[in-house]
Amino acid sequence: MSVRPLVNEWLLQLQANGFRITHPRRVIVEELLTSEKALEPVDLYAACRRRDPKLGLVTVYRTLDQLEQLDLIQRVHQADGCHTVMRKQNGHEHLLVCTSCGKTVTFCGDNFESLSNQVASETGFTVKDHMLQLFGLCPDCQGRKARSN
Amino acid sequence: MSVRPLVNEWLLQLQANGFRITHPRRVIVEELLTSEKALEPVDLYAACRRRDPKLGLVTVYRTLDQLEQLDLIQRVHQADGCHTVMRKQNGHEHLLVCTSCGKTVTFCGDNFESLSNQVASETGFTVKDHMLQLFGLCPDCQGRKARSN
DNA sequence: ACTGGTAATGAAATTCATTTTCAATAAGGA
DNA sequence: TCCTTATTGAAAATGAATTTCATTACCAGT
Repeated sequence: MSVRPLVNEWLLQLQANGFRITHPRRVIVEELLTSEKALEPVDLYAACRRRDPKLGLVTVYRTLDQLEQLDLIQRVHQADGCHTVMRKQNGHEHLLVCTSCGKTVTFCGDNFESLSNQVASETGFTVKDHMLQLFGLCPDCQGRKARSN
Repeated sequence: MSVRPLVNEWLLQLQANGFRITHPRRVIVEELLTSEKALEPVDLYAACRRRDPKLGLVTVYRTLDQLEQLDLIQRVHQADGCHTVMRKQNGHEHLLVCTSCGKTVTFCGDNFESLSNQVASETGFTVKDHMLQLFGLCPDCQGRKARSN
């Protein structure tokens, strides 16, 4: 399945928010939508540069800011930090990240109501939001690991 | 309740792992164990400096590394990054962070077995670990907010 | 207690990610 | 097509974190 329509959708959304549709932005959005793993800004920059060697790292940072404002991408947190970003799918889904190759898939754990309520009444806090990520090995990396043993 | 015994416990644990018990380390550990909120290295540095003006920021970073190795502290993730650390309590507890004042309490959501299993069978991943944090308003900040309206 | 070997320290220098500045460029409405 | 203005990339600046290194101070062995 092509990501083409989704790319246009994102660009139109940028436009609807007062930003212009530019070539660098198109390239960045395409790379973001194509990637199966969360990318560091500099990785994204490298990927974009393969298609447009003039594209600058600063533009990557700026475009990421804009896309984050529009809630189209999200930071991916890992044990050692959270310097990678990935496209956000539909609404509030959570990420499952392969700790070996970085491949990322989503799942929707939407049964947090009861947990939230329980914690709220125990602590007196009002719970507004949550962050959940799972870590593990993707099927490919399980195989790779088994073979190397 | 005093944190004194816990401070000593941590220092002994450092010693048991080949590190020496030093004054800067004691100060840093005491500040970490006393704080109700997750701290940035530079905040911790400021707090320690009030008690020992000669203590260096580098030592803070180094000591944090060591404590993280020993699994005594954890990074606290927020919407905008994860540059703060906090003491880890007993085993695998999760954090509830006040987005207004930063106060942090723990809760134990230990019913992730079923979620893990479900996601694992849906995705083919092996799930090894998870990260969960809740965000909200602590009782004090709820009050403050209500009063200001 | 004393001493010697060595880990730990703080200051300064360095690295690296991110942000700011600014002149040149290009999007897109008139 | 022209004109305004957002956008761009290069370079400079910032700021967090790390490395280097001479000095300090733990602490094991006496």
